[in-house]
Amino acid sequence: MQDHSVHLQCSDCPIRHRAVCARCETDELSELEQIKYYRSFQAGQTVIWSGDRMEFVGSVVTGIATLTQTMEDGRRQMVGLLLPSDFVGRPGRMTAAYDVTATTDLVMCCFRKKPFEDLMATTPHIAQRLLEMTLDELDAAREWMLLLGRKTAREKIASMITIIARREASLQSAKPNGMLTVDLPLSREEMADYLGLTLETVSRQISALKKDGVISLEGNRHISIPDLDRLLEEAGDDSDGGMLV
Amino acid sequence: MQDHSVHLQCSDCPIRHRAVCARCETDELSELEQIKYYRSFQAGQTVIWSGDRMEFVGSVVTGIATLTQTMEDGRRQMVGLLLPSDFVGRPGRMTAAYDVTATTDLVMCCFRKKPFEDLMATTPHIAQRLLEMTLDELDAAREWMLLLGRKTAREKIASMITIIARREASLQSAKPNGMLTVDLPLSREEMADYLGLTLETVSRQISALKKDGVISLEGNRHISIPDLDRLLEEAGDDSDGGMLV
DNA sequence: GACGCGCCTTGACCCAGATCAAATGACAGA
DNA sequence: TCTGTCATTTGATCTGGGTCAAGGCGCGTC
Repeated sequence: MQDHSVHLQCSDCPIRHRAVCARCETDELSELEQIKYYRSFQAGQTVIWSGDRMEFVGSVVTGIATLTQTMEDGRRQMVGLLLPSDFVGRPGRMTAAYDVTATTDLVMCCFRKKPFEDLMATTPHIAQRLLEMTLDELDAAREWMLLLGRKTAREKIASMITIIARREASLQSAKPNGMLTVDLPLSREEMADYLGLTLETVSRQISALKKDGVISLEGNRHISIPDLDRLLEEAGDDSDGGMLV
Repeated sequence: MQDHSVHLQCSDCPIRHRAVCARCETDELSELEQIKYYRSFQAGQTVIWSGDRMEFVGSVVTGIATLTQTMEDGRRQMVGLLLPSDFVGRPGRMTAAYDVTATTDLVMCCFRKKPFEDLMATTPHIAQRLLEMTLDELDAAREWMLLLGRKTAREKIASMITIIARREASLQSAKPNGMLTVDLPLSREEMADYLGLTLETVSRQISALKKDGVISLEGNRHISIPDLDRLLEEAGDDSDGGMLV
């Protein structure tokens, strides 16, 4: 189930230039190549449970995963959305701090933790890249804190759509010119966990944005954005010109 | 105003073993020593404005600073609370992403950004420690996201007190045995910005916790905690035994 | 083609926390 | 001692989003 292992040359890897290996030279890459292995997960499958011993770290190659925290009474908050090239796990820590769940079919490039840590100690390019990625994640987490603490439900939905649009745009090479479209990788309930709302409120606010012409829907996962500036305005973000990437 | 420069030997520095320099050997330390300088800020003074060019990075030596984000209409969210040994600034970035404000009188150990980046490239111990600290901050940010997204006002207040108690306890060497006490480093308004509440709600919930005997107050900044487990319960956290540190 | 099963939407009502407003303290300066 | 300022508390009211409860809609199965 989790071992229809594809095996890919690093040089052909779709995340070669964005993942933790991005800065590695060919010789460093071949060292990584020796200890890597692929694992596949089905949509809905749990990759790691919070509190479990974590024997590997790795990168998302394809698909989407989420990081969530759960309180004893079941309240859940998503604390990370992992897209291709994002790193999972924390070198130097024994147990997982969050639940990691595949929301789509997922392929991960894994390294057993110990060998990876050893390699990291001797390969500054890996540690450097990991620092850079962690700093980016910290910035994203802080932007998210503003969203959770201060934005209205409508602003939260608009912000989420722009965040996903931005991240998708930065992954897809070609822009399909014409109207911007986004496929939501999350169910209504997952969006609610992402945004600190209930699924009913998510549904209502999406309907409201649709009624007001800010977005349009085909099916309930596919969104088109006729006017990105309008959406950014609804998101309440500093109008930074709406630069993607 | 900002240059009553104390000058301290690194070896006598109170944050020597927790800050970004924690892992440095004596020779590495003397390189840092050559490029460091101290700056003092008064309570209330702004250290850096979001968007400004950032010509230095550094560590909080004494005092407390906050990281906040502000929306155009004035809504504010604190996204970081900086205690002694915490690092300010991001190597590799030109401009500040957040407002940094001194909430008490503050002394920082600063490095001009360029020399620090150069030193970091040749001194893995610095980069390693910075990665470790950044990962810790990311964990803290994610715990905070759960608080902002899912906790009630009462749980938020209780959580904040435990967070501050935990951080204070990890700094203070000796435990004063007897009842646990905490000095809140923030005004009611700052707490509100921290917790995603209004200052009125903060005040009401503190009064409620006091009335219920969970905490007691002397003045409005000094809190005693008769029963830490009780407070942890109110915070809604996983009851992890309430280990400080 | 009708049944069941996940999802999602919509409606009706409620309540935690926001908002607006006033009162209370705690100081610092005159 | 009085007075102004600023932080905090407390009260009264309002409201955005939560809660509870029906439906609707696609879709795979028998």
